[in-house]
Amino acid sequence: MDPFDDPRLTAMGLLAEVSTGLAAELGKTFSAAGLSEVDFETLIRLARSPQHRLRMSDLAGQTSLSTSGITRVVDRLEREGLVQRSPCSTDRRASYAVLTEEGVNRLTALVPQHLEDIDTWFTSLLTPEQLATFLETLRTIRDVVRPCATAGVERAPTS
Amino acid sequence: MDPFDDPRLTAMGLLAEVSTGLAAELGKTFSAAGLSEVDFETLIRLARSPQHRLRMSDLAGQTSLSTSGITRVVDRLEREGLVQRSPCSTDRRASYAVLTEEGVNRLTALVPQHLEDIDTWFTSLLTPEQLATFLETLRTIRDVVRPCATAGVERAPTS
DNA sequence: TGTAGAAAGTTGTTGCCGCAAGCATCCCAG
DNA sequence: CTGGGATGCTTGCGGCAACAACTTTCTACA
Repeated sequence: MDPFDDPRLTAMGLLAEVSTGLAAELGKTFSAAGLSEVDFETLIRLARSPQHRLRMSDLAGQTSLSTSGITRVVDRLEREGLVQRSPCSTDRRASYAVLTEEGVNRLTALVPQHLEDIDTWFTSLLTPEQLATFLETLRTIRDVVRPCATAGVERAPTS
Repeated sequence: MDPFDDPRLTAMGLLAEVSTGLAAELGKTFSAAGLSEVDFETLIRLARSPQHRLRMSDLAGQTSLSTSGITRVVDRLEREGLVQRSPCSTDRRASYAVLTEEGVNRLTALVPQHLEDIDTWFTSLLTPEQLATFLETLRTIRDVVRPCATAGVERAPTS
C-alpha cells in the first residue's frame, strides 16, 4: 500500500546504518587519540603508499575529499607535525604530503586499538566464510561505484 | 612487513568506500531534486512512520544526527513547505515533525528515480541469493552497532 | 619559440553540523 | 503540592568541507 516501503529502500538504509554506526564506534578511538576520521584516513593512506608519501591530488582522489579539503587536512596535520609538505621535483605545481616520523609513531600507537575495534564491531561478528562472502560482494559494488579509487597507485592489489 | 597492511584495515576501507561511493551516486538524484541526503533521509523516515510524523528526538535517534541538527534540518524543510511542526498534545515540550502534502508529493516524484539508482549501483549487481546473504550480514552488524535504531517505532520489523 | 588551454594547489565564501548553554516543561519524592 | 532533577527542543559558537575564483606551472600545437 505505502509506496515508501520498497525493499530496496530498506536495503540501502541498512547499508547506510551499518556504515555510519560502525564509523561512529571506530571514531571514538580516533578522537581519543586527538584525530578525526578524515585525519586517520589520510594518514593511513600515506602509510600504505610507497615512501609514505602521496601527491595532494592523489590523496584527494583516494579519499573522496575535494582538493581544497585535502589542502586543509594537510594544513592541520602539518601543524601537528604528523605530515610534511615536500615539493615534487618533476612538477613544480605539485606537492607531496609526506608522513613524518612522528606521524608514523602516532599511527603505530593507534592501529592496534583500531584493529581491535574493527574486530569487536565488525569482523568477529561473522564467520570466516561469511566475512569472505561479504567482502567479495563489497568488491563487486566498489568496482562499479568507485572505478578510480587507486589514484597514485600504479596497479596495486590493495584489496 | 608493513604493519599497516592488515586485512581488517582493508575490509573496513572497502566498506567505507562502498558506502560513500554509493551515497555519492545516489546523491546526484537528490541534489537534482533540490534536496540533500540528510533531507531525503528525514523525509523518508517521516513517510514510513505512522501518520507521517515523528517527534524531533525520535527523528534524531533514527538519523544519527544530533537533536540540534534535526532542529535545523526541520527548519529548512519547513521553510520549503515539505514538513510542518506540530505540537504534541500530551507533552508540551515535544514537537512533531509532520510531512506536508507537498512533502509527500516531492517524495513521490523522487522515489522512482531513487529506486532505479539503487538498482543500478547496488542491487542489480548481485544475484538474489548474494543480495539476501549480504543483507543478512548487514543486519548482523547493524544489530550490534546500532541497537536503538527503532526510536519512535513500537517494534516494527523495519528490516 | 610563443601562446592557449589544462592542471595542481591555495584561498574566500557559504552552509552544515556538533557541542554546550539555555528555556520550558514534565516527573517524582517527600 | 512543591522543589529539584530529568527531558525536549532551540540557539550561540566554532570547526569542517564544498564550490568557485585565482596563481603558478606545465603541455601541446602552430
